[in-house]
Amino acid sequence: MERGRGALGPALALVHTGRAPTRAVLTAELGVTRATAGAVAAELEALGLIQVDPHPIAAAGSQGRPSHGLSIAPHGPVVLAAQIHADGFRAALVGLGGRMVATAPGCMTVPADPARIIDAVVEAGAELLRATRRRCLGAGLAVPSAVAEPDGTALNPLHLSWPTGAPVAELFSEALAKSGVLGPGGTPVTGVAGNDVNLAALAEHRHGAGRGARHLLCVATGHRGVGGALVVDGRVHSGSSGLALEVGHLTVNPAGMPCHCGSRGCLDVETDPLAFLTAAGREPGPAVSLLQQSRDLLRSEYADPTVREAAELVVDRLGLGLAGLVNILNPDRIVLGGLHRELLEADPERLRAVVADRSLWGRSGSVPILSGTLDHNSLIGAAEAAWQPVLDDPLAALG
Amino acid sequence: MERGRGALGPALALVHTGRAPTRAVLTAELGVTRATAGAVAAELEALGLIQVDPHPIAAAGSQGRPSHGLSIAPHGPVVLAAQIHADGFRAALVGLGGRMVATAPGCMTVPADPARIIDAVVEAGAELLRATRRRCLGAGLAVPSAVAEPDGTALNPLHLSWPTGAPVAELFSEALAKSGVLGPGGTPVTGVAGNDVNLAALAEHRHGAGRGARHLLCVATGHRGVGGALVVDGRVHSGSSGLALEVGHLTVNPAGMPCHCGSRGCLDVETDPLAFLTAAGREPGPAVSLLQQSRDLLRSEYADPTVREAAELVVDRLGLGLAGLVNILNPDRIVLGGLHRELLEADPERLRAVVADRSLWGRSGSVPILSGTLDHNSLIGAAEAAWQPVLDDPLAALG
DNA sequence: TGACTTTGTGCCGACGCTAAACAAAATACG
DNA sequence: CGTATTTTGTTTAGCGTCGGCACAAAGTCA
Repeated sequence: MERGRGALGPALALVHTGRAPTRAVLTAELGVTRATAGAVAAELEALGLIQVDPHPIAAAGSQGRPSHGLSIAPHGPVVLAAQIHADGFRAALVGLGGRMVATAPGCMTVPADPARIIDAVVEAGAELLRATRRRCLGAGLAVPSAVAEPDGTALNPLHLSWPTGAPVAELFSEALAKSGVLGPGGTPVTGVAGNDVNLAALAEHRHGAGRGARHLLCVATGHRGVGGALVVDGRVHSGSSGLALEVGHLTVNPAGMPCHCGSRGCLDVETDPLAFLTAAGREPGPAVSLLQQSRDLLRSEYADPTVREAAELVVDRLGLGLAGLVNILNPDRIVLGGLHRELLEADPERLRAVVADRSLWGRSGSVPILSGTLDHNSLIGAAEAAWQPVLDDPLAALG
Repeated sequence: MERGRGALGPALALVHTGRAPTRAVLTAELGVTRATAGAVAAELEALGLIQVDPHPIAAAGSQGRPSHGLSIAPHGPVVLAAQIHADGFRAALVGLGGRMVATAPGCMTVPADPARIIDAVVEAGAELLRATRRRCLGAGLAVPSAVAEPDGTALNPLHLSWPTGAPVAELFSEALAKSGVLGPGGTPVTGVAGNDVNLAALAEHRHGAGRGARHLLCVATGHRGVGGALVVDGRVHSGSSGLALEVGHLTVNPAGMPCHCGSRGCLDVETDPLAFLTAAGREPGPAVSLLQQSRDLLRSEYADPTVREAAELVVDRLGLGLAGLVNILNPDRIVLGGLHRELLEADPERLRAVVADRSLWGRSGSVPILSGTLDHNSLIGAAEAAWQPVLDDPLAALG
């Protein structure tokens, strides 16, 4: 009777990621008949998730009846996305398609009690929901720490001075309930928490520089240490318990600086912002974040040989680490974030050459290395994680 | 009308891996009704793949009507499995359930022309097929080299003195056609080729020490160099082009021996049989393989402090490498093969302690490290790869 | 022996899709 | 400018697959 139930999720995912601009394309991408695709589109429209343009699209040069355009419903439901980082937090409402509907930055020295800042960020999000009167279907939180699955505890929130094992997912859900963020069934929205780089990778894969990659490797450094993430066939590869891609302790300089892990010359201590500032002979100041200081130095004083050589040193070390990861993971694309992105942009060829030279199969087919293209990609990624149940089964998620 | 078509593949996989000993268990595992499970079992029996015991199984202690046992059809179809290694080759016929039906070892110095040995190994397999008159549904070949996907070329057949890029999958299929190995449609069987450690990992996951693991990491060393493989949710994680898990060039000894990759102290040159023999002060002889020499030394002279210390040195280096892999891949089980397996069995606690100590989350939950349990696991793995189309869709593969 | 528990089977209906015919909306071409 | 062509959307019929249910079968327990 009701047609197009099984394909509902895949169809929404296609529109969500912009791979189904029209119903005709949707039909082809789903591999179903026009009848089914039409029913699917109608159902998604009835659910208030997408919009089928009433007037057909002016087809460019092709003959035949033009197809109706598909787009995300402009006033459809949203998810609450949140990010906690070294300098504070940010809350936002994000619709399908990765579009930020409303945002509220919150500057705040992160307290040692994770519950306090999570309460604050959720309250900021709840305020946005009250102001915009949007329906909320989920919530996602990005934290700068490994997050163990399936319990959702933060294992190494080093620069947040949180206790190890803080139950961030649970705290997030409790805060959502306390703030009265209700989902479709009238029940409180449950929140998911994830590592910020994992979520950034997910966002870049869906809406950014990682679109279309089958095995996307992301590496980024923001404040201290280096984070990695792998997205395989559209899903974050988080290992058996969420702790995969802890790439910071690959050896990239055997004679290098000692690391708290017990080894020397780890990627963490050789390529993060502090390492760059130190290599350039600069004393890090307390005013702005280490990333900002590094970025400023790189952009304004790259002509200075000391700065340039420091950058090249860090690029060489990063290249070694990336080559090691390429050997183990064999990605078909690499996207860099944070300071690593800046370093790539300062001298793209050097990094690509090092990676190609030091990866085993680099010569037979080198891996494209790109910059992340999304602003707030961890935040968008948190939204993606929150959308996931809806993308998997829209009917079940909407009630 | 015909019930249980969609579940045919999953059901066969359950019987194949021994997870569905009875129809009742099959019903539960598939999550379908008894009616559907019954139809599925009947269909698989009609296809000649499995056997439904006519008389029910004596249920141990439980009441209720006893269920009928399910088992692999004893005279059902087979696949042709082949393995090429440093000392020669081996061909076999393997039925479902990983049971070797017939085998033919072939000792032969591996010629520089891959076509010649592939022809020989296929001819040995074809002879087995003629002798046993079994129906052949596929063919798989394990080679000690990375195999690029999807074209099936061998990229680093170092100790085979083959040219880089040898099209082994193509040569294999051509040899099968030439030898008259015909599949169900009367057309020649097409062969799949894979890296031996990847295939061994697959075999261990389905029938050996890796059963039940969701993220299984296998590391093994046979002759020269070290191979790795990751099986995620029952599938080999081979990266975007089949070249993943090239683990041999992780740095495990910064001051170590130079490696052809340009670095020093790689896992390859620090933990393979040659490294062990060298560390023990033994000159490798030409008579038997390096693995055999190492194994003999380890088993017969472990009381000798020189040998013991060499073993401990290699174990420590291996532990560092495994810890690095644990940090990146977060497996829930590790299975070792070749000399690494022997080293684990010589002193299990030492290796486990090193890995737990040097992996970031080792203390919160250490990864079980086990020995491979299958004889000829690469060969069985080659069979698994050959069975895959049948396991995915029995009707299509047999029709 | 009879109650109970668990497994296997036959029948019906619901669900979700394909197929096919038809209608609609554009371009191409004489 | 009208007709053919192409491509898209819709309607209807039908079919394949599975769940639900009732009943039968085969054992254990008291």
